[in-house]
Amino acid sequence: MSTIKQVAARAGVSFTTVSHVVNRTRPVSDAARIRVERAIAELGYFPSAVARALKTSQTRILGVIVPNIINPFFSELVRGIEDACERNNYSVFLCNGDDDRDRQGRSLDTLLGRRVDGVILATPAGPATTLARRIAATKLPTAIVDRPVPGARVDHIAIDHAAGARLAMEHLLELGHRRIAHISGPSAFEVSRARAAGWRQALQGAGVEPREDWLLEGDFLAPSGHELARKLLAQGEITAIFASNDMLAFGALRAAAEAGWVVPRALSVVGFDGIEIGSFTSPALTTVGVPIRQMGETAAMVLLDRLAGRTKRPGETIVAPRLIVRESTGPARGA
Amino acid sequence: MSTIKQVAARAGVSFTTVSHVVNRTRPVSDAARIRVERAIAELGYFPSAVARALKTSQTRILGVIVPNIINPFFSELVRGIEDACERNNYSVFLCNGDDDRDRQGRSLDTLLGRRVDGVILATPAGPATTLARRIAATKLPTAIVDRPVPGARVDHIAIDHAAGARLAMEHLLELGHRRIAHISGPSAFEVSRARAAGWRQALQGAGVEPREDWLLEGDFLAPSGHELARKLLAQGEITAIFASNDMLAFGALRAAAEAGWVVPRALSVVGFDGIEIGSFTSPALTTVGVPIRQMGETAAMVLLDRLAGRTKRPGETIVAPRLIVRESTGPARGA
DNA sequence: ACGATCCGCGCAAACGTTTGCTAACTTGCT
DNA sequence: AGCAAGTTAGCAAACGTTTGCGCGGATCGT
Repeated sequence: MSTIKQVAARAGVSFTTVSHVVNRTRPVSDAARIRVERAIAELGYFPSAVARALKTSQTRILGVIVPNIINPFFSELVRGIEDACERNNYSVFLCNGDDDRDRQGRSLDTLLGRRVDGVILATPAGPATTLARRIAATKLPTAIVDRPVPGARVDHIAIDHAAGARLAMEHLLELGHRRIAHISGPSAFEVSRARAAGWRQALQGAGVEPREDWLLEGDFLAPSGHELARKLLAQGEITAIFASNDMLAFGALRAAAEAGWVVPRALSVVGFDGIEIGSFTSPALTTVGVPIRQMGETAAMVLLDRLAGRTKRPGETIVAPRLIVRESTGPARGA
Repeated sequence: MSTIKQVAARAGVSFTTVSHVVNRTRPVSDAARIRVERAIAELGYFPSAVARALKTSQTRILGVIVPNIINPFFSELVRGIEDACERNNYSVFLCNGDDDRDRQGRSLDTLLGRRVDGVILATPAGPATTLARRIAATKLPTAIVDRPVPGARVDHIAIDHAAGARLAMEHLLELGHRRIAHISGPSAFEVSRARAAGWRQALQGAGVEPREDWLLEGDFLAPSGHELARKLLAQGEITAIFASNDMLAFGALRAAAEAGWVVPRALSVVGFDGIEIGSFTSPALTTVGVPIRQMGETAAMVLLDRLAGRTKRPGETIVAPRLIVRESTGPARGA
């Protein structure tokens, strides 16, 4: 890679001038500018972001820690973040926390060492609290996606889980369902607890006492939805399942198909998240849609605003989910 | 962030010594080392990867350009890359090329400016050739995933598309299918052409003349699979669809369900890629499975080996796909 | 014609590291 | 006792930028 000095030598000017040409940071005569530009083109010069970062002590990099990029929820989120960064000449450092406390810690170490300008934390796991605390200690500007961190002075982009769960449950109740099971995510995650609480409250609001064997705890992945739904179906009583995310719902749909329960005639299923593929399964999945990509963009923008000094105090952005009725829900059997 | 000098001051040694303690690059007395380590802990010091990169002119960063991280194929690939990098203390710069020529170019500019040590190019688009040429011009170590770049002196990790297509077609032929349609990806992509060629050859090998209205060109996304399959089904003749990837296949499955064609009784569908979700749809998708994540790891390892000087000449790694028979295929109707 | 003003540009320090060179002190040998 | 060898650790240059400071020459007003 060529350097600014090589460009300067070739253009017959000082490297100061080259710098100013590149950054348009003070007027340069046309003659000089043209020579410099030609030299840059001939050498294929790109300013070193490394040297620049060292000098200006900002890297224009945002670090992103997600549990697992394979999960469509997080890949959509990352996409949103990436888009917003791209538009603002920022780059993204991606770290997979891997649902693993140690690895998340190491990711943070890396990001700290890389001197990223800010971090977006999207790990819903318990350990994130530790992470958040560490980040707070370093005063690194941070945005947290979808997990409350009590007392932390960071920006927070949250989903209104309670409202989402209510949407799903009201839909089911209106269709006449009463014996509604819930497959939750790990109860260690606040998300899971909030959605489960929504399930419980809605049931009680309808005068139905939620039975504890209607609540099964999964891990947000399709296989666990599959296995848990099988158990639920074996009981034989329930008419609907509210799954804590779409992957669990897919697993449940699969279990229903295997057990010969026709959806939605014999069983209704509602998911949560609204990942794209849900509209292409058969039956298409009724779900509580969250504008995931947009959340990613928002998280990035909020952080970028803070970095640019456009905001002072940490804020909370709450995004409201909306019900997407497709084909996996219908009137309760016998209703 | 604290610097090496602050640590040195606190420990009462020169910053040279701190550097040597951190890097274990020359012996340091126990007394000094302990003081330095304590100072590091107290200050929460992390060496600046930025300064380090400037000095040593290697960043320990790999740039990755993918068209779209939302596509499960690429998110699995990225996951593999990320894992391999993590194990080798490398970081990953993620760029979404967005199926957009300009943006891919800009991504490369960014990566060049960031002085990444190497690039993994996974954009299957035509423009990649241009990219690859530019990269070749800069002598930046590069690994290309799944697209042939004739004449480029870069590492290449390829899928044996022809073999994969053959697997799918043989399966269908054995089940008695003869009127087999193909939904391809954009013909601008080599991948698409290779898979389509496999379809054509297999058909001819079985003594069936492939009709051109059995071949429809999609864009690797579910909506286009959906629409194209609808047209195919309207013709009414075909008994099976070989889709060029799983997303197209999902779209096709969806179209079949909407048109009342029961899969696999009335129609068989085979996908390509073997993304995880395919085993949770109903019917579960028969597909040609590719070890995507492993390909990502391989791509990263090959590149890392080159960077470490462990390999000299660019190599080609070919990964063989295998057939995963699930539920979306069955005997041809009337067979 | 002469000082004031302005324009264009170069010099050099600094950012936080790594690393070759060298100095001081200790130890061991004769 | 004196010197060689070994051990420990500091000095300073360099990596490729940005940026404050200042200097020379052209332009302008009177």
